[in-house]
Amino acid sequence: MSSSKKTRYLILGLLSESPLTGYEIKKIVDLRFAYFWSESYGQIYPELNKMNEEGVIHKLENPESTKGRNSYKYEITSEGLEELKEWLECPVEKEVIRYEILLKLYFSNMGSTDTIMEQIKEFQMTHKKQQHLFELFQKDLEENFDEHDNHAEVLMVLMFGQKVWAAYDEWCQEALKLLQKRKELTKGDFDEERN
Amino acid sequence: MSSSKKTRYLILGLLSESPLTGYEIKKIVDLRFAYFWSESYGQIYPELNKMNEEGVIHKLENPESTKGRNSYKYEITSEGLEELKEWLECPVEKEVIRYEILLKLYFSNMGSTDTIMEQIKEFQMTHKKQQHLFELFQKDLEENFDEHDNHAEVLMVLMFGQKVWAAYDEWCQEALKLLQKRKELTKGDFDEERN
DNA sequence: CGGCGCATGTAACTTGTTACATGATTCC
DNA sequence: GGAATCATGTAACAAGTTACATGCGCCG
Repeated sequence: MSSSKKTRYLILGLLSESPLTGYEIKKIVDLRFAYFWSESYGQIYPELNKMNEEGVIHKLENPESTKGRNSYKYEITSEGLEELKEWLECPVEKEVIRYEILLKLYFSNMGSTDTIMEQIKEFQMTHKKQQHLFELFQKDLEENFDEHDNHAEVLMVLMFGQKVWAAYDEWCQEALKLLQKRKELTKGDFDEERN
Repeated sequence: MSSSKKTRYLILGLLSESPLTGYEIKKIVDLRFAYFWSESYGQIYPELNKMNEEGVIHKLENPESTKGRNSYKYEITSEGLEELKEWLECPVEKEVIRYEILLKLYFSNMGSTDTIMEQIKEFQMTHKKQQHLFELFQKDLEENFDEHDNHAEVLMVLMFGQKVWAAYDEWCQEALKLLQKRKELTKGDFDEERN
């Protein structure tokens, strides 16, 4: 009976730093949290309204909204801060991960070796791009030391990504090596069969 | 417009090896796939019936069902095999992982250092248990070489878990070291304030 | 004047979890 | 007799995605 509500706590966490619009929340998640989090507008906006009604955040007319259509800033209330702190004390829920690449690899003897190799290469490239972003972000953080009060935490979160993504890359290399070897062996078998 | 249907492909994949009951499918996922996959009965049973109606699998009275209540074996059809092969050819969908531990760490300056350290230790222990299982499973595989025809694939999937879980462990160690350091510094600050 | 960025929001849908109901057999 | 294991299934709910509707201002 652990009440998940992850979107809610993400919002509370971000608003504990500064008031934001729904749009800004989405942007922050996409730019800075992308490798370990995701949210869609379909979750954010209804949750913001719900939270406003419940009094954990306050909806305010956005004074900066000169351009574009009307917009709203959300501000955390003391009730909201309380709820955030309670959540921080709760045990972490086990993450559920479903790696489609592993499922495909597991059953890849039903398909072609070339296909699964291409898919692993694609996986490797996608994650390599992210690794590059990690480096840029880390440099930026190190150069602008002290800019965030949660600087140390941000660096630790980044370090997680760097280590795990490096493990992904290593695995891709080794798996591709093994598959290449098998491919060559299989080719040999065919040659034998032909003779 | 990529049609996910991951449960469906998991079922097709498993049934491509041998006919199984819904209960057996769940057990295999829990025992052998647990670190990279999960399914619940609420997904498995309705999907099995749907797939049977669509003709990609066949529902059969289980001849082994001497004990317990009546049970059914499901067998893949040629249409099902075709669908499995089509899926194997499709590009892999990007996995979305939400690491609650990272979200909590990110906002942990709102809570206590001790709490987040405990949570990281818990994360570390949980994953260490899994690492132990990886080792046992690998030994078993190496001793019973050739028992599965997809032996090589299973080993590669296992290797993924080993590498990624090792990265988790390394990260936990380093993060705990950094947090410990910060804790000692903060304690120093308090001491100064007190004077 | 058309596209892009800012900005909010909903409806329909898919996906996944949880709790519950049912029921037979085996083992203590 | 009661717990554990085998075994199937559903209903209610929670979570999450996608596509769409709306609309202003700016820039070229």
